[in-house]
Parts: sequence; structure tokens; C-alpha cells
Amino acid sequence: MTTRDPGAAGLARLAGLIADETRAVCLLALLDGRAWTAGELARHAGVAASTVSEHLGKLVAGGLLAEERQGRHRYVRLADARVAHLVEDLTAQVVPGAPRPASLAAAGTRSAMARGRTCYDHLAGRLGIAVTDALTARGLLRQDTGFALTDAGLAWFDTAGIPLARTGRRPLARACLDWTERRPHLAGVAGAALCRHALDAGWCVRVGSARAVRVTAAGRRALSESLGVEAAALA
Amino acid sequence: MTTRDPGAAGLARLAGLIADETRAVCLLALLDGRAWTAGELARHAGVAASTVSEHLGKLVAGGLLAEERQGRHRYVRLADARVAHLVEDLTAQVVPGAPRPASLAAAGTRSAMARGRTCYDHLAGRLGIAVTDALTARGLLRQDTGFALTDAGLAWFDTAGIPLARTGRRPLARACLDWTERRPHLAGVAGAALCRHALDAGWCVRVGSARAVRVTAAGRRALSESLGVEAAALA
DNA sequence: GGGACCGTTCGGTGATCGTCGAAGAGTGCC
DNA sequence: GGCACTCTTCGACGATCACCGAACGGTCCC
Repeated sequence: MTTRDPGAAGLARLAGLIADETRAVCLLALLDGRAWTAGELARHAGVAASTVSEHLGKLVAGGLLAEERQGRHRYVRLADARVAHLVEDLTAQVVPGAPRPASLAAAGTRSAMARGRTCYDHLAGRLGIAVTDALTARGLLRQDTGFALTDAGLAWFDTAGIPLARTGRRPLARACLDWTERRPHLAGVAGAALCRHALDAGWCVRVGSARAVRVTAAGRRALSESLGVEAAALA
Repeated sequence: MTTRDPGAAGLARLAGLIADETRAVCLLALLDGRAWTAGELARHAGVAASTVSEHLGKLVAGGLLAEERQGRHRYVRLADARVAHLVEDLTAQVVPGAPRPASLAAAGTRSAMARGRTCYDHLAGRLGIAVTDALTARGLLRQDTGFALTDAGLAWFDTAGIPLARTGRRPLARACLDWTERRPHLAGVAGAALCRHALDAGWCVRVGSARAVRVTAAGRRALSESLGVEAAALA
């Protein structure tokens, strides 16, 4: 051994946290941005409570999860947007893999997920792509030379009454590669603000306990009027 | 188990490829963007040739590495820029970890790496940050609303004689988080083109066999004249 | 053709790690 | 106080996996 990169051990340790299927199931479930209890995750993953307890301990110790104890419950959520970004990136890299034979039920969920879903705290799926494309077509978002809001875009968020809180180092706009559509959609502070506004204003609602969301009739109207999103893009 | 995300197995498998320290050493070494032989990687990692051979087989099968056989040599390199991006992102996430007691030699390498180095195919370290900051200060790169070249930026690359080949889906400009400086630097097509130009024009030269680069006297002049990069930022 | 070099395959070994059930600690409710 | 519920700790089991050395097949060079 000559000059092993000192970061190798840490890199392997971090990847090792994600390298277990049960832990991966937990991370993907937590990608909805909400806090889950240990028991919920255990049932969701189909393992014993003791097993998930140990997994959560490792994920928290590794900095991927943040925990909050309330009474006899232990709530965990992704530590921050960077961790969510990491998991999304890894997932996007996986997709080109073998097309697995999905069951009917899984296909149904999969189709709903493809239509519209959340990526941690922003919109994804066909819905996310449609919104991102509409922003770009109207000159509010620039994708040709990178990925950034234009001055017109800043003004649009302002007049729409969607505040963009510039907090910490999180970028205002960031491209997040969609693993169903294989195209980038809007993430970052602006993506999160837009998603929260869409949920608050009733443009879309969560479906079941998964990350899937459905666009309401009111949302269809609002998206058409304010951004020119065609109904066909949301079918 | 209710509805395990179907991508969990793939996610765990992908992370598992990086979760071994020896494989992590190989991936970090390959982050210089060049092709290494199996023997070089074995010596670099300090393991038997047979061991590294098995590791490379897994990494190639997993799509992280591309291989090229020439005579009795097996050359491997990172499969594409996306894989490099992934490894860099994971590494950046690791840094806040415990400050390990580096040996004197390691500290020397570390310091050289911090000054200037390559991230796969673009500039990083203090050099990368200095160039990115200079581009931003001159209005050629916009970081406040995302990360994208401006029209003036496109013109600068054109007049500087640095061609920007828009190939495939790779973004023209992308932010890459630096793990020594904790700040974003320019990656993507523009970052790669600028780095290649800097090496071709003799602005900087590679140091040893690692990823470290050193700015030449001519490079100092050129960077100062064309971008207003101060010499102090390259010290 | 002989010899040096590079890489791969294979069997064996040792360690790590995910899993479970049982037992126990802490919390909330009646 | 007593019961139900949530989560954690512990010991044990089983499987996976990285590692090595030895043997072997290819390739290049003298």
C-alpha cells in the first residue's frame, strides 16, 4: 500500500449503511420527508421490531437519520435535504438495471408513483417534470446552461405568494434526476416551497401512506392558469 | 411487509459495491479520470492481485467501471461522469466525520490535494474554488439562483477558444461540492472543458500519480489576466 | 522457444453482520 | 396499581464475504 486515500474508510462506512436491503427500505420510505416511528418501519419492512431498532441506531449514529423521542415512540426522519439528495441520486443510478417482473399491485403503485409523487420535499414524477418544463417554457427557469431560476422566475415566486427562504447553504434551485422519467425536475429551496404551496393550496393531495400524490381538479385549473401546464401532461 | 419499495434491493446492491474499503480505495484512485491497470490498483490498495481482480469484476458487473483489455493488461476507469459524481457526493458527505490523525506524509499529500486537484475531469480544491469564484464575480456564472452559466459566460468560453460540446444529457454547468473547501465548484461540461484547457495550455500540471495539480507561473499569469484570479487565492 | 510478466480461477479460512426470540425498561391509559 | 404498548438489549444462529496462496492460461520480449 502506498498512499491509500484517507477518505476510503469513511466512504466505505457510509455506503455500508445503505448497503443493507432492510435499511434501504427504511431510507426509501423516509424519502417522503415525514417522520416514521420505529414500529411503522418494522411493519413496512417486514422484519422484527428488534431488527429495525438496531438498524435505526446505526443510521442515526451514521448521521443519515435524525431522531426525536416522544413518550414511548421513537420518531426518525432523514437528517437533512442532503441525505435525501444522496438517496435519490443512488436510486436514479439503479434504474437502468434489469426490469423486474412487478406484481399487479406493485404495478398499480408504480404507475401512481410515476404520475406524481414527492421526492423528500419537492414534486417528482410526471407531475414534477410537467411543472419544471412549464417553468422553463415560460422563461422562469433556465436549464440550457445549468439549472437556475431567472430574474423573471424570482418575480413569479414573489407574485404567487410563495416565499423563498434562503437558509444556510442549500441552493435555491437544483436539478434532481427523476428515476421514472429519466429527466431532471426542480429541487432545492424553490422546489420545496413550490411543493408545500401545492399541498397547502389543495393543488394536490397525498395518496395512501406512500409518496404518491394526486392532482385535484382545482390544482389542474391553478397549474394551467399560473404556469400553462396542460392537462394532458398530468394524465 | 406491506409495500416494500421495489428499488430497495437495487439500492442496497449498488451501495454494497462501494461499501468495501478496498473497493472504495479503487474508486477514489480512479477519480482522477484516468485508466488504471489491475496491478496498479492492487499495489495502491495493498492487497493481493487476486483480491483486486475479484473486486474489479464486481465493479464492472455493477456498471460502476468500464474495462478495456490491451494485451496482458486490464485497464479500468470509471464508467462515466455520473459515477464520478456519485462517488464525489458520497465523499463530500463523509468529511464532517472525526478528524483522523494524519501522518506527516499524509498531511503533505493532503495539503497538496487541498491546494489544487482534479475531480474526475474538472478542477477542485482551492484552485477550483478560486476559478469558480472568479467566474461568478465577473458575471459569467450565476450561483445565487441555482448554478448556471450566463450569456456572458457562454461568450467568454467562446472567445477563450474553449469549445463546449453539448453531448448527451450531461449538464453544461453543475455544482460539485468540494470536500476540502466545503463549497461548490464548477463541474459538468464547462468544468471538464476548462480543466482540459488548463492542462493543455500548461496553466497547471499534474503532481505525482495522485489527483493533485500545481499551478505554473504561466498559469498564474493567464488566470489573472483572463479571469482576474488573484495569486493569493492559489497560494 | 524460453522466460518474465499480468491477470484469473479456485479452495479454504476467518471475521463480520443481519436476523430472530426472549427478557426487560420505560411510557401511557384505565 | 395494573395492563397494554413501544422500544431496546442480549445471546445465538446462519449466511455472506473479503482475503490469501497456489496453480493456470495469455501475452510480450529477448
